[in-house]
Amino acid sequence: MQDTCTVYQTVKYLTKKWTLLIILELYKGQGYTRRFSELRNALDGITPKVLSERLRELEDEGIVCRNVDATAFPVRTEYTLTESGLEIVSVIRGIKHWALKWKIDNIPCGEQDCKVCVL
Amino acid sequence: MQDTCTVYQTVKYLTKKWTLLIILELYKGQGYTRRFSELRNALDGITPKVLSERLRELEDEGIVCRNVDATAFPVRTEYTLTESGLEIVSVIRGIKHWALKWKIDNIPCGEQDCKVCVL
DNA sequence: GTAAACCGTGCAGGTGTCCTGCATGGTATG
DNA sequence: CATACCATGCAGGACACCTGCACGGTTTAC
Repeated sequence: MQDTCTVYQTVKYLTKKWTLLIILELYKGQGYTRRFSELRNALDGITPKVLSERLRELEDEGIVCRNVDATAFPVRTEYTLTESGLEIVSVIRGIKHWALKWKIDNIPCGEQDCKVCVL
Repeated sequence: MQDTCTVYQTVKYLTKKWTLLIILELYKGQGYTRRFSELRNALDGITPKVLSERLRELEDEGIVCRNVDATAFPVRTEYTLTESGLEIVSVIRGIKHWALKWKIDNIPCGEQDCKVCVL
């Protein structure tokens, strides 16, 4: 089950570092596209390598759509959430509601301004 | 965010080996309790060490309730899903629906009789 | 032609989590 | 004292994941 089950893989996938934050960053910017450098600036501490990796993976998963405008200078690469990506936010929200309801102190996150909890 | 956010921790937690399967096994047996040895038999291949670990963790998370009947011989230890545990199944179901809807072949799992997908 | 702006990728290395397998222990009855 | 049940401890290894740094490719402007 561990290796083949898509449900399991989806959950597992979300736990990779930065994945959730990238999705939520794109969600925040819903409606307008986000460029690679914008994302890099928004996600404090992420290295281009990891950002690149995650975006590829998200694209493979069909969660993120990548658009390259080669006519522009310099090349503009823009990212958006796909429809599937928008819907996975609801799933994440479901998890958050569960945590809010059942975690003793009703504080899902100890961190100030946690992007997930602001969701 | 990675370490302190409860939402993140919840997701991360579910990806541990056997965790999902244990929850679903208890869910299947909803209404009646399950003993340690029953779970061990139901989960093919699990070692007592891991089962024990997971059950402890699930108890700490408030997902599973443990009841020890010390008057019985030998000691009967019984496990049930808590209310919170029952509700997390809905969350898992949400993930499954997402996967069903968006994964190309509409088959969430390649494995026959995957416990998660039967959900 | 060379610098600048943007978008990445490759490699080396380290860390830490997680799993396996096996042995062990504790308790209470018959 | 053997048996049934419920676990736990330790050693060892595998693997995924992250970090840091350097490099590369493209097109315009000067």
